Amino acid sequence: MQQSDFFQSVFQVVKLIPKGRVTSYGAIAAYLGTKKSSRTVGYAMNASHAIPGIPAHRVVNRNGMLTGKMHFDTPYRMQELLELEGIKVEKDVVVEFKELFWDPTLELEL
DNA sequence: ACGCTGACGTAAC
DNA sequence: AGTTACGCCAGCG
Repeated sequence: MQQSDFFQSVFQVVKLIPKGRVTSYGAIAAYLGTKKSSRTVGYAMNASHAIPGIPAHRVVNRNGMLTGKMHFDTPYRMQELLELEGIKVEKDVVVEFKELFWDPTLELEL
């Protein structure tokens, strides 16, 4: 807790990601209105480990690559979690990423 | 208090 | 088309 509002907003969106779906840091940043701060979104995910209910494994980069897998308990943890949800991961890249992509600005925006 | 770094993304060369 | 540079925000040395 006590994270900046930016972090909280990021966590909020990540928690809303449906199972079996993925999103990108930039998409979250864009939803928050600061698409240029996509870096900070990823940084927020780094702090998400302290908060339960944050499926950080569902958040990948714009390329669909599991860039943050190394920050998990184990490097394969992220890929395994994704596969458990039905998301196929090959070479650290989400298969059919664009089809599994869940854009908050597209689903949450009014 | 200042500066570098980092789970990204876009623009420029 | 591949590589380099910059912006953004927060944490840490």
